[in-house]
Amino acid sequence: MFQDILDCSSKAITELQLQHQSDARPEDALVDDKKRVRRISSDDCIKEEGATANPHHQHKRRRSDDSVSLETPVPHYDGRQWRKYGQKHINKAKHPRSYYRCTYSKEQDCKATKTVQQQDESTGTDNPVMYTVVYHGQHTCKDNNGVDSGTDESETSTLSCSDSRSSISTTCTDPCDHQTSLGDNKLIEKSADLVTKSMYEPLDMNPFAPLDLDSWELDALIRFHLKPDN
DNA sequence: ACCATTTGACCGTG
DNA sequence: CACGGTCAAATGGT
Repeated sequence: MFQDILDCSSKAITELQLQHQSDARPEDALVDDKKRVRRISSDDCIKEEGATANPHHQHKRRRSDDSVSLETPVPHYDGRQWRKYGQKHINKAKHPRSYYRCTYSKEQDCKATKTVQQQDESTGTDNPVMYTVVYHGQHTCKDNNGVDSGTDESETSTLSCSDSRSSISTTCTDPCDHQTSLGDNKLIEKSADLVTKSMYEPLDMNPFAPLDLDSWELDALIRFHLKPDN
């Protein structure tokens, strides 16, 4: 079964890569093709770009300078530990936006934050629920294994991924997210988790957009594959 | 008791 | 004034 999953996944990745290449746009050139992070030129980004920064104020709108957006059905499997610090209903959005910061934000003064928002896709289709995840700031912390998570934009550099799996666990406590993304199939959840974790180990990991998109897509693909059109 | 999450209030920006 | 982002007390789980 595991072999079947891997086989299926590699096929899907190949197709995705081909599709990605054909869909490549100029603005996507910014994206590291290894990670295949899709930058979204959303209204938020446009708005935030215009926002002025005042370092002395805490409650300010963020700039989009160092933010990376991506869409994923599994917003929590990004190899990082996050602590939720807020949730807000966003205008014209059906689902609330959750705000996370790095677990080590205090003890290690890590500035990395992320927001997770479920997209307004109509449920009931064969498409999985998708989430828009926006990463802000960069990890300046070391994870709980003492592995340097990187302090700069090492999108092209490879990170020495720890041989321990304990750093993989991410907080995933949003009941809404659980309900929608993880759904009702525990087996799928476990399988995807297992594969995702195992995939993290040999792969390079980006500390800023820490998830390896291959793994994310794998995760999603596995879900697709294991859950035929229901 | 400790820690993470929830939730309403607060603040800055546009 | 509306909106988005953060704070911090309350709450719940372990």
